Amino acid sequence: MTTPAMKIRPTPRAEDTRRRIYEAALELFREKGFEQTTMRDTAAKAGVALGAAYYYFSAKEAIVLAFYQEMQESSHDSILHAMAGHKKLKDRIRVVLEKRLELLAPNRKFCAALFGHAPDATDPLSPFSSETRPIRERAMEHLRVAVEGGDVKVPADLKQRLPYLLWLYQMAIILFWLYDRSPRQQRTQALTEKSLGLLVNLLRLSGLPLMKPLRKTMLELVETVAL
Amino acid sequence: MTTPAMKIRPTPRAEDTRRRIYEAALELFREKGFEQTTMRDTAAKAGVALGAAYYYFSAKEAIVLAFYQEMQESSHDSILHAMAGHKKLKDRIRVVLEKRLELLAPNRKFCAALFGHAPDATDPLSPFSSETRPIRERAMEHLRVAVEGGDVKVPADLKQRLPYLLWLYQMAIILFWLYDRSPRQQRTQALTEKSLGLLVNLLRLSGLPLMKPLRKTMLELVETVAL
DNA sequence: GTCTGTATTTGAACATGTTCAAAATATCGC
DNA sequence: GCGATATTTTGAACATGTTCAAATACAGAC
Repeated sequence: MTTPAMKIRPTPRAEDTRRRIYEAALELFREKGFEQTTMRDTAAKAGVALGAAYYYFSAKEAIVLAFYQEMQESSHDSILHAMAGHKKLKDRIRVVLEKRLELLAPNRKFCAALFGHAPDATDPLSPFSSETRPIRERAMEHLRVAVEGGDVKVPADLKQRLPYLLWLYQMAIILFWLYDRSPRQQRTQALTEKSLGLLVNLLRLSGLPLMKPLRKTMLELVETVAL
Repeated sequence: MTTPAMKIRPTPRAEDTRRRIYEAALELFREKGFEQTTMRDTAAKAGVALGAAYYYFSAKEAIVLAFYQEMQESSHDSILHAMAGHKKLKDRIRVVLEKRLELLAPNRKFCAALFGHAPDATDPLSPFSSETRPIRERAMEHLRVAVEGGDVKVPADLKQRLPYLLWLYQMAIILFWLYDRSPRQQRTQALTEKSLGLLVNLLRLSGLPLMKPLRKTMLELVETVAL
């Protein structure tokens, strides 16, 4: 019997097959887009039967999720490293956003597929689901570090929730970017620059004693939604 | 030849068939949910062939859209009327939200189907598409009136964009509500109450001369996104 | 090497949204 | 009423995501 931890040994051969399917799929997604690529295409290109694709991926979208996950993992160090060179909070957050988008960029067109399931936290593929929690926490960690080493003093109560809030902010930017059809996604750049300025200014203001009641209300609001 | 305006005469009989399909669908959606209801079910219940359903509705989701549209139309007067009794901006906006949710309530479960297409403004079913513009403008009109007759003085530059911003706010609340599994959607109620308070306070503050630069930045941000 | 159970692979079958050409029906000018 | 044209209706065909029972390959015990 397998332990509750499950998935003890994926055979090397199995791992290889999975990889082949995964890479065939990504290539096709890039070429023809997510919707245009059928699971049969993918299986054929990978040289396996249709069923095999489903043995390794619970659904078509799960392949995209795997990509997103891998991308996230591989970016971890490079993001932390890139951030190290900056002191200003604005720059630090910008670095996180830029790196993320840069890595997503070659596959921009099809990542949108994931957002279809987004609002339903029950769906395993939702960014809010418990299944995707590890990915989410990784991303939040980046943002926590960004604030930690930045030049803006944030009140303790807000600081605690800030990674989550910034993660939401990041998701919003990514969502906008995915559907941004302006050349070279210039609108996203503009949006990022402007919103970052606003964001950092608000964080600065949030420290003023005058702002305490407003901050409290806002945090209560977050608790109501986030719980 | 038909004029460019198209769709000159839907025969009474045709209108009847459409209605039968529409109503069969809604009933099934309510009973079994959107995903569980097949177009074949709907056609069967309406006593027509499968193809007929597609003659009248371009897609399964289009039926939901039709419902949303009808709901919106029928609510127009009742919303304006209900608002007339209130002077405080907070109450006026609350009335709009409450009425909307109240009307949506019997069909809460399946309205979520519409939000799958939401982010892609190209998709005719997206709330941001040009096809859904009339619905959107109706909703914005309610919110414009709400502000117009309220007790909060809003600077002109902000006022102009406010209906759109409030519409976004309304959409967010609806989205949250659709997926709110708490008993009687209490969390939505809490969210509405808290966020409304915050919102109105922010609008009050927005008038202070001190806030002008912040307001400007925020509005620029909106322009960047909304264009 | 053979046996046994597990992991992997297969491909047919299924469900369902959607399309479409053909059939049926209604409408209109005469 | 008749023929022509436009509208409505039909149901079969299609495409594709997904499931699943059966077949196959494999690893380890003996």
